[in-house]
Amino acid sequence: MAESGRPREFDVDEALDKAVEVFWRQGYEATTLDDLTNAMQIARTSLYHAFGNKEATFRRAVERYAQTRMGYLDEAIGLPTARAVAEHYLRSNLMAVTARGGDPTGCLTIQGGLAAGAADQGVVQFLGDCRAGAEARLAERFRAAAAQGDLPPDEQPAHLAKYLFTIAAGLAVQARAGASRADLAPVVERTLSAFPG
Amino acid sequence: MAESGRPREFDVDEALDKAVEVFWRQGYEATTLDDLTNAMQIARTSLYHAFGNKEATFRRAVERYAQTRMGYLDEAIGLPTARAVAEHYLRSNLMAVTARGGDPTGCLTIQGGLAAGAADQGVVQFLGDCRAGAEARLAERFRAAAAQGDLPPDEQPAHLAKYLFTIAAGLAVQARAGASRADLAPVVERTLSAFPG
DNA sequence: CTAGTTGTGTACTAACAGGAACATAATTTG
DNA sequence: CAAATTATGTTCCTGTTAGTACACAACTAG
Repeated sequence: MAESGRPREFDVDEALDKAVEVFWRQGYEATTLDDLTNAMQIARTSLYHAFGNKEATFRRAVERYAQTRMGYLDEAIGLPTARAVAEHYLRSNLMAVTARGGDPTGCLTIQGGLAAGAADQGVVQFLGDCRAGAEARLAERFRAAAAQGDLPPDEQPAHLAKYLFTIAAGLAVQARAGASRADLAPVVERTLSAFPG
Repeated sequence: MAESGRPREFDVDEALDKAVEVFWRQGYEATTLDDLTNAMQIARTSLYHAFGNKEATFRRAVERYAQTRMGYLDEAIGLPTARAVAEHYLRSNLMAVTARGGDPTGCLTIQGGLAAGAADQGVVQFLGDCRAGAEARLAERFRAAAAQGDLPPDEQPAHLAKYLFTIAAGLAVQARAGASRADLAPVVERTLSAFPG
């Protein structure tokens, strides 16, 4: 079933990749529609037509970010032991948040908007939900590990997930402020030293 | 030496406390001058006269925040052992960033501005410098501990400071998103379990 | 070809932002 | 009292913001 009407002249995913970069670097509120349309190389009308408005564009960008930049979470969850999950998750997170190529440092879901005015509380909430969802997936994985006897019986899966996620958030903040991979690697390793296994 | 001229009709510190609360809740960019003047109960002209402009007001507010809300860092540094420093710092940080009275959650120096547009990079840099300064004071304290034989010889003071500071930043992010003291206390204790002593 | 549908480009708008002008009020110093 | 100094209140200004109106272009279906 082919679509009728004039065909779109840009690639949605490519445009979203550009939007991701701008939002990642500047956060939601500081990013103007002109910033977006310049980076995405499309006209304002096209953006509104394709995505709806600024907030909807942001949500799509975050979705794209999760797909293209946080694959290591799925990789980690797929590993056979809780210990391997934790190691892969945290070490990959360190790689992802520290300087790599031309990408901004830090994490879009954190610096995108931790605080905002009344008008943009939806964005703050949305980002919080995104992070909570990822943490919940990690917790679920550790719950399965506990059920298999892959974790000491006195360890609570949710606590382990929150532990790793909290440190990951801290790494993102540090990386955003300029901390290097070498600065933060000892933090990762020390964190893992307190993880069972 | 008394001051000449019309006396100020508001208390600078009280006004700054109100500014702290607004900036803490909304971040730098999302806070408008009207938000500030409404909260501080002063006219726009008075704000400009007393503080200079929005950014200068923010810097004064952060200074005030450090004085009134981060006293636990000094307390921690004054304790006799590196271990006690770490415990007091991290446990107090947890209290400070989680819900207490009517205060916002999280940490002003983090959610105040992790990312911004080109015009406000100075604020992002300033907040990063504030955090780096606090981390450096912790590192200095651990350096003294190492010199006294209060830390294992293979431990690097700067690594320990970065470790604690990274987790503190993570706690602030989690608390901002709604995590409670009970949720995060196990993270604090696990973090401390990997700290020497 | 005609009608319907969808994408694009130009120009606009209404609201709001940070900041400044300027007159006025309240104090100290002489 | 007069002069100097500092604080306040009203008003305005200029740039910028997200979002929209409307004409036009490019495609499909009949």
